[in-house]
Amino acid sequence: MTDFCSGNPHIVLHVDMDHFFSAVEEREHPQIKGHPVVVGADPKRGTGRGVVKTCNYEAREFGIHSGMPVSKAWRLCPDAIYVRGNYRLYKEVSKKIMTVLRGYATEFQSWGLDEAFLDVTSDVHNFREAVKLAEGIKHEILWRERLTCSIGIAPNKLVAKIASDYRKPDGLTIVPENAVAKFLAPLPVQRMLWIGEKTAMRLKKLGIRTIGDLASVDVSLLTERFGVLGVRFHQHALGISGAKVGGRKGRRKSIGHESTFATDTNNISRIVQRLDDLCQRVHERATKQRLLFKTVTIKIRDQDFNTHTHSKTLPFFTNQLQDLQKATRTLTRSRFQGDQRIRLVGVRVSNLKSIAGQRTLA
DNA sequence: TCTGGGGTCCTAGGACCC
DNA sequence: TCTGGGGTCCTAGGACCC
Repeated sequence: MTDFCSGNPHIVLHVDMDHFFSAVEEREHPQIKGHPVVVGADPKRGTGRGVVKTCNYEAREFGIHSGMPVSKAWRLCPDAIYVRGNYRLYKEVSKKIMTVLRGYATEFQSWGLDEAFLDVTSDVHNFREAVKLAEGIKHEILWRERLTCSIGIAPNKLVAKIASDYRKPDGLTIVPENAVAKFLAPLPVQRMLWIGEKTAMRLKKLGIRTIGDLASVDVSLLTERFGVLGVRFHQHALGISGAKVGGRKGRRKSIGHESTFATDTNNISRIVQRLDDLCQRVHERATKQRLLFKTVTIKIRDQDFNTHTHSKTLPFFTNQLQDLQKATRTLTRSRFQGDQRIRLVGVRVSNLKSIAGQRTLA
């Protein structure tokens, strides 16, 4: 929190691929171009239980957006083209794009499959050159992958991310340091990173709707309501952020899988079976990554969407499937009352340590 | 309208140790 | 017989991101 105003202003780019998954689908299947395309769960004629992952702009015309229940999307536009998604392909394409982007900046950080931050402070002399560079990136990605992206250029990651979202698709938005306050002020608070629906509602009750409102409010009020987060919100609203491109490159903290039943169930053997399968998948990944774990957490969501987690920390580190399944079953048995129907179950391991790390201790 | 699946970080209370 | 303060770990839950 102390390094935000020190040193020279940075020049940071945020590159955001336009409706990435559905754009790849359109590229691979040109015949669907121009039609609404929705990537996500199987809508099953309106009875599917998943959500929309991405959709193209034609689908957005119908009010469909990512995160929306796919059953609702189906009601809005049953004639859209619904695709489950080819994640292996998306990963491959993403890898190629990231390789291109990495070549443009000294400091690089990918964020998910379809976004990346580039700190080009030491690669260009000023914002004008950064704009040239951004145009070069857009051309190269279009030429190599036949895909468009939107780019924001700003003095830090926070503002660059908001800027890339400002004009889409195929946009380029430049916010130099002296324009940050004016750019942010009229935007709704939800545009800010870490302010989602719940926080926006709480802010609205305080009469805070725009980022400008948030910037001009007394910090002590925010501290009172949101603790340390309040201070961060206020800093962010002023466009101040010390987050470095490439920072937070920590080790993996947990590995987990979860799964929703096609229909809610209170059949204990069906639940245990599903948890066993999830344990196997978690165990497989932990083994592949040569990780030991100590804490096991199960997640149970009932038909009313009430979600509970229960965890158990073992007295030892392990990578044995038996230990994982045993802990999972114990947790399930002690917590599951047969009277409730279950929608989703999940298994996660945390408190991780690499096997290599253990060797050096031995 | 009915809400996936992969994660991370934060908070807060209680246990336990010194 | 009553009771400090600091630190760390464990557990549960919640908000948020892509």
